[in-house]
Amino acid sequence: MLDLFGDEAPWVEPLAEGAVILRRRARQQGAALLASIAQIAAQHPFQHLITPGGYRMSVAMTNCGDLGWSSGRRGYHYSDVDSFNGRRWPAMPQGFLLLAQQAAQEAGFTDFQPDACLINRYEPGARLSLHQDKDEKDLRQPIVSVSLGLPAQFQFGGFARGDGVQRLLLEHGDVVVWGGPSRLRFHGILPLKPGEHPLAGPYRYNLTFRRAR
DNA sequence: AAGTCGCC
DNA sequence: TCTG
Repeated sequence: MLDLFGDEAPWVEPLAEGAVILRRRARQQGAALLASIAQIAAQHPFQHLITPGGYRMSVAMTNCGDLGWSSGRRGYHYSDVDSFNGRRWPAMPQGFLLLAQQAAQEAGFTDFQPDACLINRYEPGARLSLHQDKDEKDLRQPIVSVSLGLPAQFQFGGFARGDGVQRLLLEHGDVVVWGGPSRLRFHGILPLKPGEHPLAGPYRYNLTFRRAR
């Protein structure tokens, strides 16, 4: 939809049972969210983690909240410290927490209590291949994913890697929530197309809120 | 506003 | 441990 003014009201798009896109839901908070990301990254720099297979991830990551997601040769895990500097992750900003809880509520998930916020930074060409979020202890809690900056193609699939996927363009301020019967659906991001965003420059950022423990 | 497959 |  043409949006010359950037002030259209959010709208809701169902994705699957237990999954929804809240279009532009976080748009008016975009600048504040990006400012918080910059503050966090000043102390906990974005890093390109290594997968268990030994590959450098094209997406750069940092975290806030009690627990942070990480990857290394030995596998994936949540940790309360940043391996870069051995210090605890910064607290989740209140604006992050409120947004995540409100978005979850609007998607039908009450009492979402995220303790982990993974912050992903995509540069042109960066991707996240199809995967499941399944390292969390309580799979009754949903995933809340906030898109900022450059647009990207999101893949939302089924329960096996080879199942068909929906492709959805996620733009600045879009919030995807999935849980319940959709909690273990495969999802990913196709290689980011180069561009320039007025607030985020040449990047796409994603906040992924989870209850990890 | 790229889709799909096979390889390790 | 294929979120490459």
